Amino acid sequence: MKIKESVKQEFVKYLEANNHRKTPERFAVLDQIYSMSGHFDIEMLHSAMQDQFRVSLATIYNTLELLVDSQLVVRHKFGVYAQYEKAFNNSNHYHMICNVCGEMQEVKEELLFSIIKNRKLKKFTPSHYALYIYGTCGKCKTVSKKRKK
Amino acid sequence: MKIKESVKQEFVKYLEANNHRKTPERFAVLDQIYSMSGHFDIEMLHSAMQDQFRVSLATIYNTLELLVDSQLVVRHKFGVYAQYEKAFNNSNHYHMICNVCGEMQEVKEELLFSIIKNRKLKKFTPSHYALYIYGTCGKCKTVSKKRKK
DNA sequence: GTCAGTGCAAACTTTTTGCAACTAC
DNA sequence: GTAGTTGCAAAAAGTTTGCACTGAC
Repeated sequence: MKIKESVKQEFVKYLEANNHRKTPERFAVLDQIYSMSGHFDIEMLHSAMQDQFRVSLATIYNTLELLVDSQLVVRHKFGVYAQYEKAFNNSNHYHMICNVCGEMQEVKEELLFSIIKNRKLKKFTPSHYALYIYGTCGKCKTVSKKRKK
Repeated sequence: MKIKESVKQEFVKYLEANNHRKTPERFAVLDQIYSMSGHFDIEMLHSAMQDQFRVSLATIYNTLELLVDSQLVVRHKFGVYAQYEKAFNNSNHYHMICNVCGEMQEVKEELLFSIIKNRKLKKFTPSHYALYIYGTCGKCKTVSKKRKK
């Protein structure tokens, strides 16, 4: 897999630039993340790693911090706990979040983000963008209609 | 103050529509929120209310839930805890959040949100939008330059 | 009078931290 | 060898919950 290799390279670059050690745990976490699809949270990542390369929760938190800092992973905060997603080779999209059931859908979107990117933000160097649209999803709308009847 | 009255009216409408009681605590929370400027968190709100009308944390959480549901208040999740802001008569803006110091700046923006609003989102009824731009703010850039020297 | 709402504290959940053991360099 | 990392468990921080009391309707 080309992407995994590129990401690992990027991570090595980041670790070296910041005088962090290249521990097997860190690469195992990165590898696991880029083996999964879509969003994930710490709990998912931790339990997914139980079989192959067991890593403690503390280390996962630590590694995720580095990955977010190195811009290989993006952190979201929708509900009670943090959610993450791959940042490398992951096309721009926004998130629609249902106020009722909390479900989240990704929607591809290039135009909007290119507009945003061309904005001049004085003194601020952007690293990534997140657009959330809150509302009611189709399923929950149907349910509430039925309830009101 | 006109706005406070309008908001209260809206809240009454919402409470009645949903068979909730119109308790003094709820109006005190709403009033406090619309007396403050900018973003706030539960802790700030709670301590700001200590003097005039003391309300328990549990009630503040409860009331905020109702206010978010009634779309009079918007909930954000930047860092460890939830942040809130007024939603009524609060013009569209995005948020620039510094990855280093965590500071948040509001930037007014009408065009972008009008583009988003005109999007057709099949089966999804939007209630509000949040655009976050993560990056490094001017202050932190300066600091890190100095450090690297 | 009734039951939704409140205050309080305890419980819960997610994340952070302290510390001894370990290991990348 | 030595400091940065890890794992574990304890602690912290934010939020939710259980329960008795109160007050809006």
